[in-house]
Amino acid sequence: MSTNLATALITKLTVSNHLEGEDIRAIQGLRIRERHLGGREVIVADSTRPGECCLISEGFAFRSKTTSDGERQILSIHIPGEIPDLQSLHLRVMDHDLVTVTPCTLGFISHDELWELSRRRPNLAAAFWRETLIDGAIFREWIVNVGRREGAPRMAHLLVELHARLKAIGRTRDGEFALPITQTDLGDCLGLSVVHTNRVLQQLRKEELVTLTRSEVHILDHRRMEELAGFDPAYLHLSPSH
Amino acid sequence: MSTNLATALITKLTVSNHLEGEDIRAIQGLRIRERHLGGREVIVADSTRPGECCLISEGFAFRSKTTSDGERQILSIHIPGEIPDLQSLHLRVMDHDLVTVTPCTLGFISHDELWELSRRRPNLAAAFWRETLIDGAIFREWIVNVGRREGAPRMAHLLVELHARLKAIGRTRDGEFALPITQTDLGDCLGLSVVHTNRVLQQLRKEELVTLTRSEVHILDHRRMEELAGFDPAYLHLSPSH
DNA sequence: CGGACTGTTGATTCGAATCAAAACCGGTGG
DNA sequence: CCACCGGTTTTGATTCGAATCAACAGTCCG
Repeated sequence: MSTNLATALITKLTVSNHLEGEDIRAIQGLRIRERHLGGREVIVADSTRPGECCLISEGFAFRSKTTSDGERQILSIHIPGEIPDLQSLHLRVMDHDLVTVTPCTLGFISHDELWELSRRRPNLAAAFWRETLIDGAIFREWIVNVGRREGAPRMAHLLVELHARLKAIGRTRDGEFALPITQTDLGDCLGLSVVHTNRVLQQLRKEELVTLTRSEVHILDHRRMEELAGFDPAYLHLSPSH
Repeated sequence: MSTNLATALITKLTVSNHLEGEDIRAIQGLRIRERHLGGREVIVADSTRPGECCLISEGFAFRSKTTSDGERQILSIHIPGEIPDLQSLHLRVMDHDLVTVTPCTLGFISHDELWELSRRRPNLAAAFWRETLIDGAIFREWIVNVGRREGAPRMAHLLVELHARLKAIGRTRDGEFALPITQTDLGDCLGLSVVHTNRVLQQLRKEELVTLTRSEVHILDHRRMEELAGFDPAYLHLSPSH
């Protein structure tokens, strides 16, 4: 019954990696424990030592940290097929939270099983490593986003990035994609207050760049959005040869 | 003649990884091409496809990105023993620049050689993977720093982090460490303007938290600095078992 | 000695946070 | 079916942190 789970992972890995038939079979043979969580539930908490990794099959999740004075910063948004806590395989203690945004279908795979898989299929070990490196590349771009872009370009960059990543796994239709996220969350991704987030969105709407509802994003003018954001997709490493 | 180079690497890896005797011998057997660069020289440029990785033996380097409208953001500061472009082993095209801060002694190791080493010593492959994951953990903390902390705490966090990392490789003496970096660079690490960077530093000096010259940092009151910064070293994963 | 960075200072502007309150929405239960 | 509730979005007024502009002083180096 873990076929959907395995399929999501294979789809995602194939975006940035060459998989062989044996690799795919090995993934399909994984023991994956399926679980369903509601929205805004903690999957893995900061400071804990998980013994398994979490594969997202359906829904969105994010990683976040809370500062000593209680402010939250979202570090990344994760989409189906990703394993947001793959780093726990090597870094035993969590240094952040992993939380669902929407209700999610998740698959849990034990560290032992993943170690065994990496040993048996070095090509998959490399693919997993590569995925964590792409993660890192996205973190770098987020540092730039938060450090050097102001409100509107910053928001535009986030939306264009999500579109590019969702498109790669076939979850967009002509500039539209599901994103059931609150403005508070968007603000926490961007290091902005809710109020300012709201004003930035109004600005983007007024300039007819996007429409955004509680559950859907529609990028109306891709060219102008990318220009506003200063977006260069190279950092997403969306092709296996790059 | 690459003994110093290999030693720097071994010292650094040992901070966060268990190395076996065979691992150490394998590293000592690496073919490392030594090179000396001056300050502010590009080691590896954005968009290129390097065929080797760069080990820092002496000096400091940083990774940076430049936005479409010419603003620079520094993404990480690298210290002796680190391989800042290890990701190029799996992500062929550079998505940022790697630049020296100070004059540096560097060791270049070909990708082929690193692949071969990883194949022969899986424990070293794991150690290298772990190093790139720690890199990622530091990026995450930098997102928080830039996104959610204001001037003074942000600067304090950077200085305390550098102290912790340098201490782990034995390059501090009682709160003091060499850091030959300009205020412009500090600002580019923190997403601040030079002018504001200067004012923040004055504030820290006035409160007798640090002294900072063109080449040296002295953390005067570690407790208050950490408190101001909201610093929790967990994300540095400085112990092999964590 | 001169020139080019680098650091410092003051005045002003601007983007974004904060505070406060309303409007909106989606669900829930009477 | 509607009143009510909590969370979310929106609006306006004000404050604040940080950028910008513009000089000037220091320092290093050839």
